[in-house]
Amino acid sequence: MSLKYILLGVLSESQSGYDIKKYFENSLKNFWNAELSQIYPLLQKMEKEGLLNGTTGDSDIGPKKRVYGRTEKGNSELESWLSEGPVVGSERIAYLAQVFFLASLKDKASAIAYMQKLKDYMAARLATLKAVETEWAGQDARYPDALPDDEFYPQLTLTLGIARLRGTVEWCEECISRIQARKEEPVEAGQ
Amino acid sequence: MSLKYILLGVLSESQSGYDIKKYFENSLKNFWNAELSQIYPLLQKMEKEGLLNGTTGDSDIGPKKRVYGRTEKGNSELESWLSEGPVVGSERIAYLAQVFFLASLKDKASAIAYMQKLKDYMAARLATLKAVETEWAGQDARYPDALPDDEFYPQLTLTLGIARLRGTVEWCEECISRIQARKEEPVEAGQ
DNA sequence: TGGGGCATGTAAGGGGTTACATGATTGA
DNA sequence: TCAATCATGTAACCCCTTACATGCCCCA
Repeated sequence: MSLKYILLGVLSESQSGYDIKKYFENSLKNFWNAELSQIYPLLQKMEKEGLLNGTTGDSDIGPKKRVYGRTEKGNSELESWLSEGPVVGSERIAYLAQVFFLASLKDKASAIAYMQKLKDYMAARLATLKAVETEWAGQDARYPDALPDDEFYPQLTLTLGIARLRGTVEWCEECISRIQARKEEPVEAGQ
Repeated sequence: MSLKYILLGVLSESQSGYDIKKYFENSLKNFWNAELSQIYPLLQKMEKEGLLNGTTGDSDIGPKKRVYGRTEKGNSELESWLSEGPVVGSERIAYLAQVFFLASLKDKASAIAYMQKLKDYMAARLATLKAVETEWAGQDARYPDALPDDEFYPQLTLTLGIARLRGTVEWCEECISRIQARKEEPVEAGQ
């Protein structure tokens, strides 16, 4: 039920479904994603509910576009979502489930290989987020604390993203050392 | 598609669906959850696929129980899941989406109130995880690095859980200070 | 002329939540 | 006797992913 509010949030500036998808790719991807096949029908539904109004056609050159904007009702719906406090719980992190069961791999080497792959992935994501931060800081002298509200709050989420990835990479390294330091458990003979 | 493998992982010791649900509540909840209405049908399906075998009735006293165990095929299915490397991507964190759009709240005070609630929630979760760690360490002298494999790897996930929550609480505090230090933006008159 | 990006959509199916249904056992 | 816990399940619904369908425009 969160996507509805995220669309409301994105539509502080009027956009088409296609534009919104690009916005997901560029900015929101780190904590949310949505496919066009989910966005288009939801925009229609939200227009019927009076949260958005859409206007077709006034495109520059390309094919006909449908651009949506928030209505007053949409504004207050978004505000009440935020006012009701943090939406938490039910995070599903598949790779942590895998780590939890790594004992099912036969030897330490496989477990270490797993953790190494995880570290590489997290390090790569960290690098891209750091690059985003560097570029942003270079392009806007107000970065980070003098940014206008609609950029300052997104910047907060970038900060957490970087801190978490940094922490996760460090944790992977720590895991690898700790696994390496352990004695190989003797495999039970017979059954 | 991960729940299937998580059930395989949990069933290194034979258990009923009901027992598995309790296991989720106690141990896995921090990175995965599943309801009984999801567990029961999936266990049946996995038995039909030959990944599990179930035996009914041999309960102590309570009502008839159906206890499942992993087959050889189930073992290798679990191993190949782990061997294929980390399952990553598509994490959805609703509260980060909310922070991203906090500019839609009219004043700084509301944003600070939001962050404070988030911090309280995270601090409470951190406290429970720390308590788990303290008790575990007190009950087993092998904690943490001399634990047997099937407890050592779960301990690694506990470590990350604690580190992340600690980081998140600190981030919330930092956000509150940074928001407080900002000048209140003048609301545009008229529009 | 053919591929790639722009642009909007529908259909099918998997995963997950909430609600409902049933019944036995245990303890207050 | 009544509520709580144990125990297993079905049904309806929502969210999301993958695949498919359509058509325009631009550039090589």
